[in-house]
Amino acid sequence: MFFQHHFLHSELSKIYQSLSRTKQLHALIIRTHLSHDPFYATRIVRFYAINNDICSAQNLFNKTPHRSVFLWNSIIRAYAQAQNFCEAQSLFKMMLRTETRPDCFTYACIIRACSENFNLGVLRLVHGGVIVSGLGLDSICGSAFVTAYSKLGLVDEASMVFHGIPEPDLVMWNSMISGYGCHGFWDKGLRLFSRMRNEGMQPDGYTIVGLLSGLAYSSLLSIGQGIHGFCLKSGFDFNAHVGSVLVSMYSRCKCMNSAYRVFSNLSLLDLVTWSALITGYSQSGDYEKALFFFKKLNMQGKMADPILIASVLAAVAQFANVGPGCEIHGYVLRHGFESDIMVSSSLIDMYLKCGFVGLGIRVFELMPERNIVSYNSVISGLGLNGLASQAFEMFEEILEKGLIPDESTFSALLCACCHGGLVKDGREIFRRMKAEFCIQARTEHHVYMVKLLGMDGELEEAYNFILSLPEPVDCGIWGALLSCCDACGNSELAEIVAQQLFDDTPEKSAYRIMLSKVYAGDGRWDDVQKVRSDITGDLRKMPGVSWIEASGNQLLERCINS
DNA sequence: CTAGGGTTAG
Repeated sequence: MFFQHHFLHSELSKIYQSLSRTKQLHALIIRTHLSHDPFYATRIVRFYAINNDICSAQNLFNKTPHRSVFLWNSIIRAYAQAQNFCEAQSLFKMMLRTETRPDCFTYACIIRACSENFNLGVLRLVHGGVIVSGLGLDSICGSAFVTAYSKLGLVDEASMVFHGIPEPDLVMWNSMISGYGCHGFWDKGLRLFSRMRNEGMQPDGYTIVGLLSGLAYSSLLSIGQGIHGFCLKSGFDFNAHVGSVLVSMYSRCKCMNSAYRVFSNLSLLDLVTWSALITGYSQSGDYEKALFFFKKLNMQGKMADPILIASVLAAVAQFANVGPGCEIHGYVLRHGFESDIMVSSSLIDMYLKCGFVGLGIRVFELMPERNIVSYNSVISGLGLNGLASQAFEMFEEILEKGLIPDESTFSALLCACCHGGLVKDGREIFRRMKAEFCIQARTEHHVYMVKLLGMDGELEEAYNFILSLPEPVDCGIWGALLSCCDACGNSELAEIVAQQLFDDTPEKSAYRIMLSKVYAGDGRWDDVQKVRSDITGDLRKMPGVSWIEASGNQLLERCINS
């Protein structure tokens, strides 16, 4: 008996178990009449959960009469991690009706589940429950709340929770710094970072990740470099998380040389680190390097995952080069990634941007399940290829399937209307977006509306449309109208619109050049001269460059427009 | 209890 206890203890303390091993251990525990012991039951429930067999976990839970808080936590966590929020929540409610009180880990698990399911209502209820149960100042619940409120975009509430805790621990500081980082409040994160160090708290890898994730523009490069220096001094650069966030920070700051230098100095390269580098190249437009490193990764016998494939396909789509796209499609089929929604959506996008409408539709039709992004990809691709009526059929299908269209759906539809000159449908869909789907129009929607009206010659209406918008109106919207004025040769309105733009953004020479083009179209050369002489600073536009690939040869076409 | 790469949006 003692031997068996000892053996089971050591087997159950191992972290990784396969499902068959779990079943063997479960059978052994039943044979030795230990299955009522909550300790063993808890372990086996966890192993079933790790191996995605929630059914068996639930069965064992049901059969265990004495349910410790650990057993409850294990089963609730199992459902929460399997994204089954409803079950997790109903088990939690069931637990509240027993005499076993939830502990800080139970609450933390539910709090996390609320944020992952974007359920603010339940989160607030749970927050009340936590305070009532006396865990209001607990640091484990506290950091879970800070993370949850930040994830839901309520950074101010997160910071209220944080500031309500008298002596925050390291996890708490980290949660708040990450919360700021997620929403780009890098300055607040940095201020908190210096405060925590003043209070004698030693930062760790989590702290650094939180700080760096908020740096998203190239103007923040020097701040990123400073934090990088701190990492080197403190020896955090060996951490895989810190390494990949450094790579992506440098990528976001448009500094691919540094991103590569960090990457090549890392001792442990995992898939995420590779992905950070490849995505960096892909998003900075260096599609050849993105593909080169994708191949290099494969040469090392490592397999890409859906996120990485989607990102590489996005790079291929940008350059409308179908050859490598097809190769990756082959890779997807060989490795069984075709059922992944993200992968299929980016395949659709790639084929449609390359002009292979049939192939894109085929991928779409073969998808086992689709989400709104899949539909958005296919709608925008159809619009791009001038197939507006098919795009609208897809929109109807979204509604039939009970999916909820989002901002991007309407962007794609409005874009399809612009391409097809469907003024009536565009007006109608814009109205429905606001009235029926309660989506607030964003700048891009307004730009499409102005283009749609303006290119149809309804310049007056487009102008009045902009005047009806709440201030401040984005310069992109006025710019769209100015380009319509140019296309229609209406110099009167062009002058009014351009004046507006000169007042708002005097530094942008592009609008002055556009106005001068309109004058030139009217033969008003004196006015051309006058507008051009107002241009200060750099008036030379970057020469436009375009490539075409024809039978394996890259032809470079260069057009220099002043 | 806290962390890294992300498909659609001419």
